[in-house]
Amino acid sequence: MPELPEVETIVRGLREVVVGKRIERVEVYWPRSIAEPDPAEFVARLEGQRIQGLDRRGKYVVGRLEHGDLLIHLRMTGQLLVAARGLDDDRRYLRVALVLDDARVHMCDVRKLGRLAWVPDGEVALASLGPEPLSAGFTVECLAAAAARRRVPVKALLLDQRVVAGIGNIYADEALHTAGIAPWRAACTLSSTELGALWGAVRQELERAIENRGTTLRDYRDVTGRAGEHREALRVYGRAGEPCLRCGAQIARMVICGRSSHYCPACQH
DNA sequence: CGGACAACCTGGTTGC
DNA sequence: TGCAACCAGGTTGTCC
Repeated sequence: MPELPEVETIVRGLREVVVGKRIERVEVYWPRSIAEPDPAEFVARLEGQRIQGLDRRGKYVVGRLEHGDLLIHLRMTGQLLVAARGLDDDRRYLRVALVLDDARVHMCDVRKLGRLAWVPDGEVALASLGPEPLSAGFTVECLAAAAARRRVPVKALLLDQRVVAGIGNIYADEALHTAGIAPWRAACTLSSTELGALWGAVRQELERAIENRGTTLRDYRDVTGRAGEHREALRVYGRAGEPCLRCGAQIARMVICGRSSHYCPACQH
């Protein structure tokens, strides 16, 4: 569920709680939440290590450890919640707990799709990810290069984490609406003007969503359990049948590359 | 390479 | 009310 703005909000909240702290103990309640290495080795790799930094890369949370990196991907319903020691919150969906010197970090996940991993080098493990959309590494030129000769729908291009990292279904739809581009358009048919508009729209949408601390449709929460406020700022996602805020036409919904896609039939071409 | 689809999971919503 | 079908923000792997 969490896309770039949600993960960014989580990392900002978690950073002040965990950086400089030592992982005293790791509790694994759902072993399949551990992607690699096997759960026992994962626990052994983490216990006793100090967390030296916390970053986001695409939709991944990256914990910089003294030896290796901790990677967390929350997929659809994963949450990272900070619980004070001894506090007994709802632990029905608790999958993995990191017990720090003075706090507990809970990875809770209804659908059990989220994953944690310990890797020797996070940069290497995430090398296939494309540039960060809000960094200088993401340029119109690299978007154009990715679009060239590709007949896939432009929406599929935005969702391809190798092209640009961190965009999911919500912000792909929002950016395409802002740019006035229909989601089914073959990527290679976009003009340089359209590519420029899309590039700008992607960055603008993500920045706005970060300012609003992410979008909560149902499950997303920040590390304190608080919902994001960006839902009411969405222009197309989840608004099928409602009027387009730009032209008044009815927002439509169709399936593109297996994902529900929301768009305005009148002002997206 | 691209596209379709299943798998991984549970729970909320919808329709009969 | 009961129950089955369907749907969901993501990623990965398989098959054609």
